[in-house]
Amino acid sequence: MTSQPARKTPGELLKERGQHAEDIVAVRSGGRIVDLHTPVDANAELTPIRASEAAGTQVLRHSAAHVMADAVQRLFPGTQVTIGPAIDSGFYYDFSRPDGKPFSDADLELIEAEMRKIIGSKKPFYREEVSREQAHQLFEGMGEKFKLEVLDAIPGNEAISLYRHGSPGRPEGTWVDLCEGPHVPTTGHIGAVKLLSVAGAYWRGDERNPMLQRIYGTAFPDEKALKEHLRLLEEARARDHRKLGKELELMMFHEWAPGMPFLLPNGAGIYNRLIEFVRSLYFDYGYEEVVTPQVFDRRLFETSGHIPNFIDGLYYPTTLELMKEHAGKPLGPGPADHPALAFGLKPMNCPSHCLMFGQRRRSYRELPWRVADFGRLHRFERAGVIHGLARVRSFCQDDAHIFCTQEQLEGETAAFTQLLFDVYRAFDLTNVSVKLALRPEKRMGTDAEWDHAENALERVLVNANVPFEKLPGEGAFYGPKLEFHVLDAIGRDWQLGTIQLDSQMPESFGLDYIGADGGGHRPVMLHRAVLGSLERFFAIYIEHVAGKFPVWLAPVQAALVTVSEKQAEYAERVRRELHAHGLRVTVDAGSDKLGAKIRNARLMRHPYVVVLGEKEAEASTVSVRSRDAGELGSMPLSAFTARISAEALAPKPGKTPAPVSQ
RNA sequence: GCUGGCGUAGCUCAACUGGCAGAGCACCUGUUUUGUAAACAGGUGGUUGGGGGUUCGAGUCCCCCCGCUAGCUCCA
Repeated sequence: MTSQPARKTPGELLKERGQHAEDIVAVRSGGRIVDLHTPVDANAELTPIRASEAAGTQVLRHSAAHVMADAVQRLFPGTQVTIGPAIDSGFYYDFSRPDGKPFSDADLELIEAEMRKIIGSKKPFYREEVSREQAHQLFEGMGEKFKLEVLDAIPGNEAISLYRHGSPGRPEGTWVDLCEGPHVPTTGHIGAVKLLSVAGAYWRGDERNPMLQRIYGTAFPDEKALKEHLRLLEEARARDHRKLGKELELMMFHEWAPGMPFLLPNGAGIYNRLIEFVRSLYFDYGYEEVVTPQVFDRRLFETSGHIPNFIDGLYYPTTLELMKEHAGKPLGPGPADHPALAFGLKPMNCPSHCLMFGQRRRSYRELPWRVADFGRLHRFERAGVIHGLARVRSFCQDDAHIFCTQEQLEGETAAFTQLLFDVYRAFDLTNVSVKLALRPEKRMGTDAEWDHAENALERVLVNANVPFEKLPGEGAFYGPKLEFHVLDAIGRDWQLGTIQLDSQMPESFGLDYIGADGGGHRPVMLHRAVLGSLERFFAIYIEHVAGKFPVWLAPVQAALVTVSEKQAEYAERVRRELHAHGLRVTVDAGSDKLGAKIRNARLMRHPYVVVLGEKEAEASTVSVRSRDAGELGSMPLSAFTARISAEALAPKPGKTPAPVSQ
């Protein structure tokens, strides 16, 4: 290796410039992140990156992945390494074990302990550039066939770099990996690490490839930051909607209907109030609601163009008559072409709405026509992807389709965006970001049509001054879309709303309307949902509020508890009074002690616990304890009724300010 | 669908290498009549997810299903 006098390492330069600090893990120079030990121009401009910055933490995690791979190969000789990147919340490394066995939790502890030794030794990382041949020889000699594949995939014009870190106890004294870098100055800069889980993962993410063993871990500059992260993970577990759904009796599942939730009275109440809320906004925004069939002749989905893309996702209800009639007949070219499978359970509402649009001659005066549908949908999701309420096989969306003219497109998209922000604010989801998903590889329509559609959506965002990010290849097969993402109370990102522009389906159904010119014109169709799947939104919302539903949604708004059984009569009077105001109330007048009754009510996260004892009965008062505001003391029943009635109203959104990205 | 893990009372979980299926909570009954997060006693409750096999003997070992779960892949 040659050293040129005009080049120095950033580490040296920072010292010369008086900028040196222990927690600097790399520098930004000319738009690139560089190690402290990789030489740069002696007069280069350098911005130090500290371990606690996002970019610095990523560098540190990538280094932690190397240290983990080192530890694994020490403890499990013969294990091959593949790739090991930093990810949002930590890092992972995929391994191939000669015996194909997975790592156990006990193994993770051993590996973590070994990592601590390597980190404690504070040995340097350094970069080395080699020729393709040298790299090839090196990894071939080590028997690392996955690394050879990675090497072969690196474009010919790119430099090949290796990273080594000092690895005490190894005969060669270092551990080496094919890697672009950058890395922290020494293993000691890694700070705090924790290995979290092990899981199978396909080589290169392709399910036809061999399954590798992936170990997930996370790393932070110090123990405090790690502890905070682990606390958040714990918090997420505590909020898990499947756990809360069971505890609060919101829903249940049964193996005779896998992936299909049963909403118990508590859950069904919330679910229906969500629908009612959206419905009330539909009135304000000029939507009309329809009811459509559940089972369709498959020709509907053939016409809509869904069959080739969707065939695996359909449920096929059939009849004894059909089965008898077609018993023993061969399958057609597609597995679902069997005549006994003539009917499908609808997986989406749009084709029904197209049939409705085409039912009679339409005029341009009727447009835009906004058709809302809370129809139940069924999709045969693969067994491994089902997850509580968040991913189910039977669900409903706050779905609507807008048939409009090209000219109305922008106004409709803007109005929808407004509606969407009204709804999100009502659910206290205020951190929203917008993405524009562009044409996927598998798609219908010509490139010219896609150009037109993509430009239209982009124009809406630009005109409305909404910040957005483009997602190439993420659009639906029939058109581009906007995605609306929110951050929940513990910082997780969820996609909720979407609006998708579609000129394919009106084409497929031959839809047209008579324009002012007396001629026929094809309408544009907008597929749009604010909350998306209501089941999934319910899951997200349960976790967002940690089961503490606001009064307007809560299954029980006030739990009345008596001090002794003697107040049963007064409790019944209070219950009737609140019930007459349309409030949802339970009474616990049993023989438990007061403390136990309060505990039970709090575990159910009811917004109010109302204590009724001798004093209250005599004075016609109630002693109120608020879930969110604490002890409110004694008040006349009428005062409590007024207070809770005001909170029990569904939010009535005004105009929500223009969307803001975080 | 793939790779691991798991499935025991309504819930949360025990049951050493194969050897009498248990606890707490919930529920029911009784006692207690309670003042802001768990009163006391007794009782009911199980073909250990389903089917097959090995064995004198299976919750435990083997095989096949089903479901759940962590990820991977997928999410039109």
